[in-house]
Amino acid sequence: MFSKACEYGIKATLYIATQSLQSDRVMLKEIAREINSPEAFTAKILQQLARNKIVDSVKGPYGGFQIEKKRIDEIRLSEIVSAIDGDNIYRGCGLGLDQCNANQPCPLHGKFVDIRNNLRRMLESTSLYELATGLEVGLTFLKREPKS
Amino acid sequence: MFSKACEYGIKATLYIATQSLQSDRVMLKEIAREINSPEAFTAKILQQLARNKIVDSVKGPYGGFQIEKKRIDEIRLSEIVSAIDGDNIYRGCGLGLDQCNANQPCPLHGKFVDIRNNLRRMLESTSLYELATGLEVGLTFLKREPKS
DNA sequence: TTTATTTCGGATAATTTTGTCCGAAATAAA
DNA sequence: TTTATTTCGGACAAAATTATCCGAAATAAA
Repeated sequence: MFSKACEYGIKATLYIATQSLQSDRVMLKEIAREINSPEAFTAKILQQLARNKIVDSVKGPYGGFQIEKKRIDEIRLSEIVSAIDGDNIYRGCGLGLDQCNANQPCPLHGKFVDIRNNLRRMLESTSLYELATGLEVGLTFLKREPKS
Repeated sequence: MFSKACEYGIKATLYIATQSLQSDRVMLKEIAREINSPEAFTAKILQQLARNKIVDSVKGPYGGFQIEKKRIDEIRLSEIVSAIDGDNIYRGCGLGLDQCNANQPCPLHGKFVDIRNNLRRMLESTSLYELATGLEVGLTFLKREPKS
């Protein structure tokens, strides 16, 4: 569905969001640990997100990543996905035809319309805030919880 | 969504189905031409489909690929997808967690339940026959039609 | 039997995705 | 100013996916 990079990107952004809600800036190392992702690869993805103004980055000691509180409520999942994977997931043809529309549809076109629309609507309507709150109260998880 | 291999696999199977409905066996070369796919790569995918009993293959002159007429109505898209990509698309976690369920959900789990279920239901309920008929009457296409 | 044809199967190559390494740049504190 | 810390950016490496090549096996017809 999503690329590995995109999965890491969503998880990283969500972790940053939860900490930013508590006014905490977080470092790469901590992010990678908390979402269980390869550090260097995650760094690349965070750069991409920073360039796309989805997260803010600060260099140097006490630096790290953060998201402006106001923005947490504004940023949608679709922005993260588009920044990393593009919008092919919910706009492209299910069979990979570059020309596939109601006029000249692939055999799956009609079958995919609803599924893609649902996916698009979900991504475009879901905010970071909505997902971050579930994380904060321990209702949802970004990695397998270590068995105690 | 699907891998390139899976896209080719679906298209190839559908083309074979349309021809099998008219009792015609088709060769690799023709299939690749008609679905606009790389020939050698398509051969590999057809082998995989043959091993999974989704298509029948016959070697030698007048050989090629076919699907038993009765089977065309039975074979579901989900069988093709599973044979090539596995069932991770509609069973796996949207964020790639290996343990993600109602008990210990990722932040997207709830949001994905409907989308994945729709996808799964669609793939499991759609038969080759249903899709092949649209192709036969020229209502749908497996490749961009050459502009006349 | 010989020949031509077609899929099968293994090796190999190209491309994309995933992942690592390391020096440069920025920045905060001593 | 110097040092320590942290992200940035480019090069590089590994793995997965996509794609090609070619001889072997099967088979139909001459």
